[in-house]
Amino acid sequence: MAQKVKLSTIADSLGLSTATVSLALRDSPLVAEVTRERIKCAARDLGYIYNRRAASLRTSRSGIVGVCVHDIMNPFFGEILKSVENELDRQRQTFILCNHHDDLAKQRSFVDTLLQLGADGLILSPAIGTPASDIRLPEENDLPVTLIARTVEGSGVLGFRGDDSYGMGLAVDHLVALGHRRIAMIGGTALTSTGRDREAGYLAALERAGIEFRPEWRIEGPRNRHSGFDAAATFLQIDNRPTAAACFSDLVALGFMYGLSRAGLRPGVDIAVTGYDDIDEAAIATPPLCTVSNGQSEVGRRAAEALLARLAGQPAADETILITPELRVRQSSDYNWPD
Amino acid sequence: MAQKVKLSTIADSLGLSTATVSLALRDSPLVAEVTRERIKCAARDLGYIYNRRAASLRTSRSGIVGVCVHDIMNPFFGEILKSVENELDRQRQTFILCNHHDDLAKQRSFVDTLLQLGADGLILSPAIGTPASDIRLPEENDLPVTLIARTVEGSGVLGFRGDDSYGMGLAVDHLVALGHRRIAMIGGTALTSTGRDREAGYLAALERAGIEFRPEWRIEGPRNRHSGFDAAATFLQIDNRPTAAACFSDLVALGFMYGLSRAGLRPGVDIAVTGYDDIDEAAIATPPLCTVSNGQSEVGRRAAEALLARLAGQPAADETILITPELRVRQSSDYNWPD
DNA sequence: CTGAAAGCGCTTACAG
DNA sequence: CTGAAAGCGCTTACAG
Repeated sequence: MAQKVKLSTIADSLGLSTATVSLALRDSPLVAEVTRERIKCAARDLGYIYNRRAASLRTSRSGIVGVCVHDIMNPFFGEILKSVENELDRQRQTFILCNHHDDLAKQRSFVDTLLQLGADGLILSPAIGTPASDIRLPEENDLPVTLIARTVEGSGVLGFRGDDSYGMGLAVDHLVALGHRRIAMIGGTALTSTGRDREAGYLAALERAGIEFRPEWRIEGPRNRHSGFDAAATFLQIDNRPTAAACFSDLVALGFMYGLSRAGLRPGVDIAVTGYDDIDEAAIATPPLCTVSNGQSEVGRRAAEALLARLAGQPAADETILITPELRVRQSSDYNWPD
Repeated sequence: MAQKVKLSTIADSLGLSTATVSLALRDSPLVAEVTRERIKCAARDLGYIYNRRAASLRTSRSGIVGVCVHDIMNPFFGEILKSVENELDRQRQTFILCNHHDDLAKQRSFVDTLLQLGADGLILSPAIGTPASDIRLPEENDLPVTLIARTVEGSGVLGFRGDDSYGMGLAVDHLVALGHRRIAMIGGTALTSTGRDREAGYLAALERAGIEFRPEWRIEGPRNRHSGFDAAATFLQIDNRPTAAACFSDLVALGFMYGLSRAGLRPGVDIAVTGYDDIDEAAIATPPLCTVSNGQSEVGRRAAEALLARLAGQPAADETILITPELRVRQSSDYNWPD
């Protein structure tokens, strides 16, 4: 590799100063049109590579936004990430991604890295057990935070998520309307706001329907496809088995349906099943999955917008914005009532 | 937020020089034990945040490794990423992730960003159509590249991937052994090494079995769950319909099986199906998916190891390492032969 | 419209 | 074992 090309290399080659070159490359109107063109040509010819570390050290703006969620492979986050990426791209911000897998230490080390890199902002779905102080730390060090999907009490920052309690209510109301009186809820944990709110929505819907909740109907824990699969075995052993299962997420529901099939039962025929999120796969699954659309692309877009607005100088807000979910009725909630 | 704490803040507070503080924080034996401890305490108390941009500008080492693949949500990459992450974590390297979605412009802009940030290395699954020069550019600018999953002719860098031709042969041989003589191949594209090699493996297996290939058996294109689903409709219209389908990937196979079910056929009973990758979901699917394990965690681990070795000064190698895949027989390849 | 000079916060020879 | 000083490659007032 040749000697490294820097601003001064270009400046020297044209007999200009680095100041002029720097301004020209960033399209400053202070530099004469002709000069600007000559400079840009030279930069291209010399294979100049802009050194962002140097620039960022000087300006204390890095153009980096961190995004940290528990599982980037979950299609639910996929959609959020896609819309976050769209917004950030538009503002020429680089986004760097982290998977914390609900591991607090991992989340902390990522936040540390962002601080060390002088990142401009953080979009975070906080790991289970995140204390408010873990969110105030970056805020106090000039790293603005926007929460998505989950929120943290007392964090004092803006958050965007679906109205989980209302959404779960939609699913359970639907099952009740179809005639079900014994309805289980599969998956989720009280350790996250999502889990708590969806469970609250489930319990409230039972109460609205005048159904008395039975503890064995609530199978806590599963949050991915595999544990949804395992939960089917547990479900099938419930005394006076429920005729319907409202699942914490589509992934859990899809795994749960695999589990039912494995046990020789037909989801949507022998057991009614609902999911949550309306991921792409829901519509093509066997049977098509009845679910609740969670507005994930709106969550992603608005979180990114809000963060960019703060970078542009808007003051911080301490508020949680709830996106209203919608029921998507599909065959998995059908059920053959015994005559 | 208070005034920013930097090395000199600590130095001043203790009446030392920044040189000593810098050395102490990085555990240099040059600094006396006692002094080191005093410095570390002070750093903690003052809430010091290490400025990596400044350090990196000085040392021209950033501690950043870029990882860029076409689809981070594909579970196949999930496993690769997990093992890459493990290796890099161990060396305290930060990894930043990019989804190029097979968009060359996007891939280029990510490589640019890495160059600007002074990244130490890049692990890349090259986008469709990546010219060798796009890989030599970073190499020539001190950004070593290691390829995964796909390779590029003439790129001159180290690559790790499964032996796709051999692996697809395993699947098709298995179908042949079960008695199938009309076998389709669903998905993949000749635009990637993976697609070309798996197709070659399919064709070679047919030839080994003395089966004459018919063009209508080859449904090119699908590379995700949704297009696998759509391909089922196409498949079902093939004249003298095949009794088995070897799919390009597990995602394609799982979508394809959904598509068969939607059309009222039973995958694994009416049509034998195989996948490729052996993702987690394969074992719990309905029916369990017969597939080829692709050694993805080995690919990820070895690619990361190789990159780290280069960062440690080892010379570049121009070689493609093939990991040997293994067949995983499961029920989706069963088939009810008409008596 | 262009240039000379200072400074962002580190690390690294070098000196003592 | 510790300190003074230069320099990484930019950008930004300031001067002309």
